[in-house]
Amino acid sequence: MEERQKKLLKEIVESYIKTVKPVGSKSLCEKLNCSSATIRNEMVALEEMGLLEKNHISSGRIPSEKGYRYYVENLMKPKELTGEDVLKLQTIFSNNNLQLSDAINQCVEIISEITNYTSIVLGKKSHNNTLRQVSIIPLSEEKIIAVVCTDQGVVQNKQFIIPKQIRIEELVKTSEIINKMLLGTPIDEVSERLEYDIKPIISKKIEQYESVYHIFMEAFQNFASNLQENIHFSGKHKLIEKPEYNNVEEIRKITSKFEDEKLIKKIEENKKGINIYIGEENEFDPNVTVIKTTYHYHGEEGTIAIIGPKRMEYDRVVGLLSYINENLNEED
Amino acid sequence: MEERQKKLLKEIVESYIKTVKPVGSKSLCEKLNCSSATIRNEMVALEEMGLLEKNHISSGRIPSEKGYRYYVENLMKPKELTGEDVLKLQTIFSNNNLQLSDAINQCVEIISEITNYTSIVLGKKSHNNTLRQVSIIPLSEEKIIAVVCTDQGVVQNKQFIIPKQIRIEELVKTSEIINKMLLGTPIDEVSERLEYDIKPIISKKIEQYESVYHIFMEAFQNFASNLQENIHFSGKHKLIEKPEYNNVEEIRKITSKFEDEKLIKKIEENKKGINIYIGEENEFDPNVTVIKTTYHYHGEEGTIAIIGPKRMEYDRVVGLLSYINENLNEED
DNA sequence: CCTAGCACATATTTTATGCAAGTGCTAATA
DNA sequence: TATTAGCACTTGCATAAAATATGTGCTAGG
Repeated sequence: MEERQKKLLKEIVESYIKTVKPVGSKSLCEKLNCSSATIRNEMVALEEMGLLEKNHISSGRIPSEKGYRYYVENLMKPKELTGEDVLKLQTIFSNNNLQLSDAINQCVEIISEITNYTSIVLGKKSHNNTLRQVSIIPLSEEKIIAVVCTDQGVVQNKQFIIPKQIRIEELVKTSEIINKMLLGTPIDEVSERLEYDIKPIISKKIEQYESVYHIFMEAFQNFASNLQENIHFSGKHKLIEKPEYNNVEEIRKITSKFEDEKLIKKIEENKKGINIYIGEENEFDPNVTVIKTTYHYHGEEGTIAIIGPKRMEYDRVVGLLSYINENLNEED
Repeated sequence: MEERQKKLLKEIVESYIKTVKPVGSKSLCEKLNCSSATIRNEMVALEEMGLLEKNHISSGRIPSEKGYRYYVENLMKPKELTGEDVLKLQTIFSNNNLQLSDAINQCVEIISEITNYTSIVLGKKSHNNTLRQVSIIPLSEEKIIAVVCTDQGVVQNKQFIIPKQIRIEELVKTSEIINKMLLGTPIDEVSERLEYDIKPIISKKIEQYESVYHIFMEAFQNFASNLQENIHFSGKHKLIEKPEYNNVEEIRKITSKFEDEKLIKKIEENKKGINIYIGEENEFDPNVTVIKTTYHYHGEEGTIAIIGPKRMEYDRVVGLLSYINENLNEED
């Protein structure tokens, strides 16, 4: 592709990102230093390559998805964060009083605020967690609570109504055995070891061992199933306030997608680095662009995603997410 | 107000609720058993009382807010739940495996599903909770986690980086003292008793008692401040899918109100029973009706609110919320 | 290879027109 | 006196027609 064509594409993409209006040949004469007719000829070339599109036969050009992709990969230069924005983010990262998940949630609030796009965290406790301790706390004659804590400080609890034949001391005793034997076991292997290592032991020492076993089993399975839970949104309205959402149907469609938890969960990313999915490339909605990055930090991991129109300000968002990506990943 | 006028108002309100179309005199002839002219005369009377309104000089009538209020207070009869709906709700209430807050969240999902309106829970742990146990779990040399559990089974935790001069045994010892002395203390009095009862004791037994005291203080205060947190939405899109939201501006306005946490928190209710706020009567948005009820159950309390257009199906919603209100309130 | 100029295409906005729904008022009726 | 029939009038809505603006494609000449 010729230099002038690259420059032309860049100008068109950036103009469209700013104004949301199809770009006419005349408006680019000055920038490209040639007449509108020349630009029109080049536009035809770019259109034949599939990088530009027209709304109708005599309108200005808008970038195609392929055009955006070319722009993102070859023409765009990520923008550095402003000092002010860095400051805002640092305030959060360095606040030790926040639980990590709160910190990340707040982080997304800020992302949404400074980019003016919708952002999402899909967080889960990391599979790297290992068992630190399980405790049984009796609440009444027949009610107990089981609290599971991992080495990374993730705590979860579950209540149980216990059958009359189980004595609470048996539960406590079992919890002590588990704590001794399974300390440091990766949290997603605990269920298995419960069955193969613990069950045989308690079967000798405890009368109602089957029921007791089931309670702990359930407690740990509950823990595992809660791993995936946390979804946090920020700035849902930012997207639908973009001028491309100027009709009711479109807004309703996207709003109800935001409500669809299954769909949101699909946003989860597993590739490292900054990943850009333009229009049809993403599973969420063909009219938006989703830019994602992952984090691994203090025993939690997850995806941070920014959702905006296809004419997203790629340079700013990539700059911002790169910064976050660097700050929220620790080496294994 | 005359009988016929009451009947007329009732018919108009119910027709408008169903069809969202201004109600003309002709369409009511059969129901009221008289001519359209008579109805028009009565309509003028109702309009003069402020119960009806017109969109423009020659349109049909729609109920005013005052009209809805009169309807709600005098003309409406709450609808019984269908057996199917009762079943759905009972399944949740009687599922002992669910944490209460999950149960209530699920309950709202169902409310939203069967009413087709947006619903919200504003939940908090009840102030009635008393301290059951606080435990210190060491995670590493310098990191511990404090887990607080109440008699109602509410569990919360907070991580601390501890200063080098504090020994973990001191923390554990203090936690034992607290557990012995403050067992059964109402959770919102714990901080106070920590200062007046516990501090003097540990000051004699423990070297770094000031720092130790502060850690527990923070843990309990963190607990207290988390009391108000839980907000759960369901069916946000249901409201904006109603035909009255047929323009982009209106939808954007309401969507961004849903994002405004401060505003949402104002929805919290403190009156008992079922409370209806029509249009200007509610603080959330003058174009909607909010119907609320409160719950007090198993150590948690909060507000359940249903948000719909002013032409809400009052009879169904009131019926549903009454049922929920009866099932989710235990006497003190 | 670039550019000026012109015919043509489409969207957008404005204006005109006819139809449907429903009211208010008056005069007649039971 | 309460009810009704009839009619003039108002407004909203849908559709069509006209005017305007923007921008293209193509041809011919520099």
